[in-house]
Amino acid sequence: MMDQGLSERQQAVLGMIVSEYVASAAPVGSDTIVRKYCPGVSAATVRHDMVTLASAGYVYLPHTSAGRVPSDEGYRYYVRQLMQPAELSPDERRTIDHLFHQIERDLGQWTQLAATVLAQSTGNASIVTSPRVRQSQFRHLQLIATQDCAALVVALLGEGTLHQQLLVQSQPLRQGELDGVARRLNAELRGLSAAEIQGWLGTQSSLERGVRDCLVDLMRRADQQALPGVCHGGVSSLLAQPEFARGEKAQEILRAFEQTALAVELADAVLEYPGVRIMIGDEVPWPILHGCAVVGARYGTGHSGGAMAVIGPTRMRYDRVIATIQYVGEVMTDLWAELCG
Amino acid sequence: MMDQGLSERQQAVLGMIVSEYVASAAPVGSDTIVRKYCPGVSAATVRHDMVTLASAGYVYLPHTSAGRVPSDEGYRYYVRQLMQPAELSPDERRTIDHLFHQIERDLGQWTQLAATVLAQSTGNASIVTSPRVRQSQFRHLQLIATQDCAALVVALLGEGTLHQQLLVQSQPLRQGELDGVARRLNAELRGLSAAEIQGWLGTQSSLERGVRDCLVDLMRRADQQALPGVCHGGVSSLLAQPEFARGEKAQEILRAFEQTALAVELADAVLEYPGVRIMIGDEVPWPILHGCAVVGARYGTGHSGGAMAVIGPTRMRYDRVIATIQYVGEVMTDLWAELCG
DNA sequence: ATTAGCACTCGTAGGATGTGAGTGCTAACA
DNA sequence: TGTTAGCACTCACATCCTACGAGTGCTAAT
Repeated sequence: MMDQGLSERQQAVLGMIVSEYVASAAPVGSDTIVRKYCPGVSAATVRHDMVTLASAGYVYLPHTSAGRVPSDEGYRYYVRQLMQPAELSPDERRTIDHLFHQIERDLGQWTQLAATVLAQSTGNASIVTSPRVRQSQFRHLQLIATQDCAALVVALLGEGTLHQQLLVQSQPLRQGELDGVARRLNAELRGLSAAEIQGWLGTQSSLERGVRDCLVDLMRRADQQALPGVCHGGVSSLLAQPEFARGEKAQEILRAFEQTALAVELADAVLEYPGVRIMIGDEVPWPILHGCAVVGARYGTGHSGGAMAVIGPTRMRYDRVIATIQYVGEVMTDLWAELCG
Repeated sequence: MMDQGLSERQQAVLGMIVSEYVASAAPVGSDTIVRKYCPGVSAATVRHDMVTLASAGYVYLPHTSAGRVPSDEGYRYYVRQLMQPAELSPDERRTIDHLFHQIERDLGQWTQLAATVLAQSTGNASIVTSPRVRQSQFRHLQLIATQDCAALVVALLGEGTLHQQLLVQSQPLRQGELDGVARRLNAELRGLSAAEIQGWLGTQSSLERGVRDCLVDLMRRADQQALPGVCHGGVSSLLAQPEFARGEKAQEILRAFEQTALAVELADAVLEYPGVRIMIGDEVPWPILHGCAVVGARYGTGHSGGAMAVIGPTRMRYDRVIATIQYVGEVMTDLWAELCG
């Protein structure tokens, strides 16, 4: 693990090993490198550099007579030092823009679309959570009499989401009366949080109190929504990767995707963190995903946002994945700002 | 293919072959049957019956020296004639009831939950579409001024779903004015369909016309929603089945699940049909799913409903699957009726 | 109609073999 | 000191072979 700097060529060789292994999934040997990338040196020289890289822990031999494979540490070095940032082609960006703008301005669809786009564009699996809001603000309320003693409370919250809840009272409710209450509460409570509304004492009638409590309840639910909407996509691409070809591993991962727990924890991990977060191999805190890499990012504005992640084998096109997740993040953030505004 | 009735014992043998093969996934031989189910006859006798069954097309030999495997036709015979209907245990029913009643009365969550329940309870994959409504009826409308010239149109439709759309006008909009329009339209248009609203001529102001068009647009979208919400679950269970252990087939199927096209077509196929529909092997109209069986049912009331399906290898526990899908269907239908009422 | 006996088939598992890719080492060379 | 050529060595993998045994179909006896 001595790491007193790699020579220029050693870095280059590491880069080649990573690129080649990412592309072929097969251990890469010394002469593959001179043949394909021919830096004008002999195979023996490359081999020399390889043992240096190996003793520094960046590559290893899966078995005696095979080529070298990048280790987790090697991928990290590559991502930090060697990789040059990529950009999506204008075409790809146009496609993504187009996809996002043609769907209804509906949050559920965004997250699904984002998951699909991330998955298809990177060839890996993806998870996207819909934004989690810490303290949503009340924006507008509507009361609709449905049966004699019941009314539907429909509330529009700060982040543009609609929520509904049934209010049941002991006396019959008239629509006119409900309209009055709604008008009054809309005027009084706009912009307040659930806690503030709960403490609001300007209530008079028992009906108003009922509606208020109902509203608080509804907002609480919206706030602490333990499992935010989660969409995933592209798990089939994972199965296409040779490292998952044998069933059991793939099955475990798929099962993990089908529980929402993974996505929730992942959202926690990603949301804390500004920028793109990259976890490689044993850095990934879920044992099921050992041997995988996770590239995560958040989208949304300061106080509310959601998480996105691309999950694949450590052998992934990090440059493309990062570029894609960044771009999708920008698009989502813009749309989100637009919706909240 | 001569089918002049099977003797009692031949039927029994077929039943045993199916049961045993469903449980073990391995071809079942004559002595396995006498050993496990010992109907007091010798292996040779069973073998005799087996050739009869084979020449009738109900079972076949995967290769010379293996046991018998039920053919598609054999499964069909089993399902139609031999299988006795199963019931879910009270415990299981209680669990399902509980799960459905504890979630928010939110359609999106129902479909997801139904998919999960079907998958876990049968150990197969499942698809559930949210209900498709042919002609939704307008129920209530709300207008919220968001910016100077823009307002949010929020509509509650007959089946209890909320939809929103942005209305942009050339003049500034005052909330008071909007309230007036909303009150008037709510009084006039309640219970009408999109087409009827479009033909409605009682409009006066250009604002009212704008809102009306916006509403029609919104309802149209809600109606012909080409891809209804689709949830699936339990694809990981499929991978656990030995017939999908080898990667490629599983990957194809998973990919099919990730497109929504499959679910939409499936909904079409199931919705036409009252009761539980069972498609086995080559009856399944999607080539990707050859070798699979699909058990589908609809839920919902007469004019609006959604589709559910369980998808697994032909080697599935038909009795359990049918019982489960029926019960989940009942629960969903009740909830749906409650929500619409 | 049922059974016991038997020869036959063929998929599967285990073991031997050969091949080749790729290594590490050493010695020569710039 | 860094680079190169040469060479012996090592395994993973594919291929072939063999032995095994589960399960059949057939025939003759009950």
